[in-house]
Amino acid sequence: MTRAAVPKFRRRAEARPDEILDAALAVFTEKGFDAARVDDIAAAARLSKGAIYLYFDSKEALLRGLIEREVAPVAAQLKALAEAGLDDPKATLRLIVLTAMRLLNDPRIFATPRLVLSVAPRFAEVARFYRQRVVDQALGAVRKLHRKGVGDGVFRDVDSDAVGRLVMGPLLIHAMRRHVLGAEDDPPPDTIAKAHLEILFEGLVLK
Amino acid sequence: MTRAAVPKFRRRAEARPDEILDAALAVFTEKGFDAARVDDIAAAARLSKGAIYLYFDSKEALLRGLIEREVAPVAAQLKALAEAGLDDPKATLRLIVLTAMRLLNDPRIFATPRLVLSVAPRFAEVARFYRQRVVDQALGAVRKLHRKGVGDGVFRDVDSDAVGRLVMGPLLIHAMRRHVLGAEDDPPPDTIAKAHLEILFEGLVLK
Amino acid sequence: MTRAAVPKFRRRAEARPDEILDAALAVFTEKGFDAARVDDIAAAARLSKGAIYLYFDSKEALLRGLIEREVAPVAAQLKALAEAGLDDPKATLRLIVLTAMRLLNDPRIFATPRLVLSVAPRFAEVARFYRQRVVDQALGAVRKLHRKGVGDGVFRDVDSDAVGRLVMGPLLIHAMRRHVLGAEDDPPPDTIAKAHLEILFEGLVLK
Amino acid sequence: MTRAAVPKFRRRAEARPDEILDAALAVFTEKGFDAARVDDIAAAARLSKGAIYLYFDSKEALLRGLIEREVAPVAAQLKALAEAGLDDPKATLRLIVLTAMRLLNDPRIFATPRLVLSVAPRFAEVARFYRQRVVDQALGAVRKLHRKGVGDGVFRDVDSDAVGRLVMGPLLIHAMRRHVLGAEDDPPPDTIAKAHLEILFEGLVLK
DNA sequence: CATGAATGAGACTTCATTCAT
DNA sequence: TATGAATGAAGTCTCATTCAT
Repeated sequence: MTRAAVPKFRRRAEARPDEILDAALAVFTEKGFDAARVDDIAAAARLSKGAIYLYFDSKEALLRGLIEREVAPVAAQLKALAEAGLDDPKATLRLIVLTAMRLLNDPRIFATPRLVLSVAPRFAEVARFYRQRVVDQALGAVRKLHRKGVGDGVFRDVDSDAVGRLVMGPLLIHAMRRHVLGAEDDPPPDTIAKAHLEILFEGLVLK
Repeated sequence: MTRAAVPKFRRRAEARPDEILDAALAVFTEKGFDAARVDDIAAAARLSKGAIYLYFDSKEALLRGLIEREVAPVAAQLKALAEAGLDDPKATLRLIVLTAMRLLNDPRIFATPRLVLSVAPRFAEVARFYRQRVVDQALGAVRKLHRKGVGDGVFRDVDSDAVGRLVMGPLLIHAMRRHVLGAEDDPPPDTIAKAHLEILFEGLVLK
Repeated sequence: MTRAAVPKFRRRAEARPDEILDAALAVFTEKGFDAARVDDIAAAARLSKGAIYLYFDSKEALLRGLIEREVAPVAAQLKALAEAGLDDPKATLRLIVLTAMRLLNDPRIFATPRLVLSVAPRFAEVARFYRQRVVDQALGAVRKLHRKGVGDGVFRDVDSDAVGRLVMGPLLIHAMRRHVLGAEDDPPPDTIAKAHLEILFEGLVLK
Repeated sequence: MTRAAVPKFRRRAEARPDEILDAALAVFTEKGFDAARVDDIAAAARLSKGAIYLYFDSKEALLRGLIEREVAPVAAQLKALAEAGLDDPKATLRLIVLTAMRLLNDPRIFATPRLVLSVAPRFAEVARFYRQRVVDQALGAVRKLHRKGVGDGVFRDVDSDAVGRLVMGPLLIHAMRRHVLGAEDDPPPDTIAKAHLEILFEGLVLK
């Protein structure tokens, strides 16, 4: 209720950092961190270059702030995933793969990992942060699910870390080919995800 | 006999482009393309900045030359792989995975894909070139092998493209975590590769 | 009324391009286009080097902008000359020669043609532009005046183009000797102009 | 006879400086002094860049040597002109104008004055040298001829310096428009020269 | 809060000149 | 004498950052 009382221009002001980060994400994604000019970001945010510096200390701070903002909800979701939904491991795994596939297929969503990868050589902490909060979380969720499935007698008792990579790796390949390397004529994400799952569940070798 | 004795300065001159590309690879890998200064590369090549420009037109030409040089042998090897070794698809696939894993685990060898990924937003053609000559070649080799295995009654008849991603994806995940995102305490590559293969061959689900 | 009071910093910004061109003219004239450094121009304009590039894209753009600015008023004046003042061709021609002589004698004013001549080998379009807008305009004005004089029975009916060159050539010789080749002890411009006119009007040969 | 005995390669070696100056003239003329690279000159002389420095100390020395070489014969000819051929001042003046016109019309011959003009802001001594040895010589020759003609009762007794400028100026205008400013559709040199002479001799004004 | 003019450090690139061979 | 590889100084241009308004 109190929130509604805030005058409009104030809200805009409060929204600025977010708008700037939106602009930064767009420009960083298009050009890469170094080639992106603060001018470009300002233009995309419909602000002057100077105004950017009212909200962020530096271009690097923009990068860090962006990664943090983008990582937060994903990290939260992954944590939730890892802790809930263990009743039917097989169905849950299926759901994870389908969801992850759809997310990674969306250029907007893949923009952040893409950006992290491209700045990783320069910003080791950013890379580490992302790994811990996203990559390892995701792999960990699958691992935990697998362990549960093993306990339930649904999954074979194999290396759970390897399972994590086998579940996520194919999705990464697809996303990289598509978003980073410019491949364009791949099947729709659901088709791909289902093919992965079937092979993964049943195995490649004929009995 | 006398002719065979190539004078020293000639040999040096002929070796220069390669030496420079070595230096460029090292510096690009360490800092990323944009943050790398031509000065750094010159220093690494033990040359003056100006000398670089005797052999390459620009920093960008350095990048392109480097990618081309590094891609060539890999592409050749992959092409060979795709055309030979189809006698025992299962064993061949095992060999491919083990070999690829070792290669991707070597920081020196992974440096090129890493560089390509990081410059991809800026240099679309470099990215496309790499995809066609390396990524699609590799996936294609696995696909072909799978088709043969299906014909031989060894592999189940599933989507061969998906098989390619399932075979290579986990390796990519490992390499990225390790080289790009700074993960350090993973098991040795052979262990990882074998775990992948077992799961992939036998499937995840208990019968 | 309030509106009329343009704030100071706005005026400065608006005046900048002109100030920069002033500085550029001075430096180009002193050193020539190639030997002039953008740093020098910036210093002469009391600006930082970078600021120059806020107003001009390149050193070359500076040259072009300068030529255009300097040419504009001269071209306008010449066009006016060619269209008006035909009542007394003889007096008008006398006026033209005296005026042109004074202008060409002024180092500041001769600076532009001098610059154009020195960059002509490099910038063919600049040269052509200058020829069309200034040189041919000036020669054309004389030619037109001569035709009128012929019609009026004042001038002999000879090649009007040759008349143009005969009128302007001696002035150019003087200006070049003085400003380009460093001659210093010539008579005052009016004296010179009058001597030219007398000879030109009466002819060299005794009847 | 002795000269014929000199072995061929020796002669070539002796000819080198001249060949280099030829190349320098060509390249300087085409690009201007600053934009001309020593590499270009070496290539035009079919030599290596380093070899140029066996014969000339610097790029500037090349310029000075070139001007000196080109000026020498012209200066000699002009000196001769000024001292001989005074028998028939009118005919001699006619000859001078026709000859000068043809020379200035030849791009190869006008190349040197053109070069001098373009480097004048940078190399004051070169400019002064050229003025003294060429421009003032030429003007002086005409002046002397005029004085003689006055004495002979052929020419009116007017300012001889002005006569010099009136004789040479129109030729300079033509040459500059043509070679420097890129004009192309002018009448042949003899036609032009004759028109100049007629007007100059007879005067512009009807009696 | 916002602007946009201004700075200055630093990058890439060029090229006259040198030097080992 | 001749080469061509190499240098290093210098120049143009860019851009993150600051600051007066």
